[in-house]
Amino acid sequence: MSVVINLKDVLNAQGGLLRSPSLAEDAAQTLRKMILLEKLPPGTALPERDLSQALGISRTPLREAIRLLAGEGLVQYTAARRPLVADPSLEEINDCLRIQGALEALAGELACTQASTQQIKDIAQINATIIKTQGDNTRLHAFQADMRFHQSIVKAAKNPPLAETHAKYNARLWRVRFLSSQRADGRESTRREHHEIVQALMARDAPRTSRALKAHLITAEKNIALALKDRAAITEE
Amino acid sequence: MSVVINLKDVLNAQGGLLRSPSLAEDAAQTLRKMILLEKLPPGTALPERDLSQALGISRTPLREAIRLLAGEGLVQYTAARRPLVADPSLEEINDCLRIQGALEALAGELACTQASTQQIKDIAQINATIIKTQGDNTRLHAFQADMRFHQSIVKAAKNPPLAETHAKYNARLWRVRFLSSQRADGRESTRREHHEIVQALMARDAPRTSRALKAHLITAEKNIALALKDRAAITEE
DNA sequence: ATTTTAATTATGGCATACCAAAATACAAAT
DNA sequence: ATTTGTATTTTGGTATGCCATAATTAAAAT
Repeated sequence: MSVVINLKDVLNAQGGLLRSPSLAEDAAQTLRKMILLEKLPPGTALPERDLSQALGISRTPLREAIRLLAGEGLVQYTAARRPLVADPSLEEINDCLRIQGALEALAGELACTQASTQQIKDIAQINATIIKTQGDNTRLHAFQADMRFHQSIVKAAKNPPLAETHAKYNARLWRVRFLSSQRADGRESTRREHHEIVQALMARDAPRTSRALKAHLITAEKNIALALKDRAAITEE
Repeated sequence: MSVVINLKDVLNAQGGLLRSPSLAEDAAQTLRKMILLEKLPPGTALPERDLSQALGISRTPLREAIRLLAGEGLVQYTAARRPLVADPSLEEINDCLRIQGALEALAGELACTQASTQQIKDIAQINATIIKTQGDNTRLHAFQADMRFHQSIVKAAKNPPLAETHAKYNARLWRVRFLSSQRADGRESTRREHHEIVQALMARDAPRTSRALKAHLITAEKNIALALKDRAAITEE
């Protein structure tokens, strides 16, 4: 038997970590970032030819990328099937936040029975990091830490489809959540609510964890509404 | 002004009801049915060339159809990116059922405040139909009525993204739910639980509705586990 | 000047061809 | 007979071209 086993196969078997992404996936990631950072503002048309040329690929993978984003709710189609950057109303955002709340509440419940003690420690650790970086001027880091906090709870629930759906709504809400995270107001209530979530998890108290996460999402809803109002005022000037 | 206004535009504006589906969407629907009716059993390979030829279309739209089904969880990819009919484990099915439970519980809560009285009447009506057709030998009808029952509750919540996500999990679970609906056992508990759901909705009691729907999904989980065990026994013979 | 209508252009849907990588079949060696 | 190495075939990824329809512009009619 050959000692030099097939390295590529071994690595591929380990969850496809090195499987080089397709052009479509690359393009999707690029467009996702551009949409979320508002390089492509809501309502922008996404013509296949122009975009594919701009990204240096052909229409086929670009088209596939757009379909991916449409599946995530980041792209919508007009009646004439022309793709646009999605422009969700406040109402639609709130609809999504309620769903996200229900998903996270479920995740919290499941985590109470499914999570390893290490995972719960990790969650607490991430939250500690958030508090520490509170004062930093780089709000992006704090925001990303917040995302990690929620994701780690979902991960601890050990329910892959749940993690997947949660990730989709996260992508869909990323832009407005980032926007609202810029505001200084909600910061104190966020800190308090995160603390309660961690406490509930450490106690492995499922109903309490569920309640805490739901409450946290309702707060997020309020903050987002305020942030969007602020922003509208600024834009009007 | 011309009296003969553009008919097509008018109809398209009304929610695109007549927008002829693309070949990809047609193919997706065809494949969905074949998967759910087990014409394409779990684990079946879905090579693009063969399938596109069989459906009389080119690879491009067929490929798109497969991506659509992958987004719904009906198709998975191997490490080498070869698409297969998804073959969910009992564990994964239960994961999905828990999510569906959380989604329906949320829908029930929202319906308590959002639904019109007419909508609640309709829900009760659909349930009445289910009870009436209880004795029919055509179990497919009863099953479809059950689907409509749950869908009408979600619709009454008036949260489009919720309806969309719920529909996806429905598609994903259709096969096993159909399987379990063939069993005579759970029928009585289903009847009782549906009644409780309707009562809770009519009382517009959100927590009660939520509880009732969650309980209903847990029952479904049990029944599906039994149905799959039965089936495994039959297949082995 | 406004509205209609016709011509032009832009765009998404689809088919097809080619390529690289993976799977398979096959031959040779032990 | 089993394994190893090689050729062949299969398959998904990508680029490209054509087509029908929608959007836009230009021209014409009122």
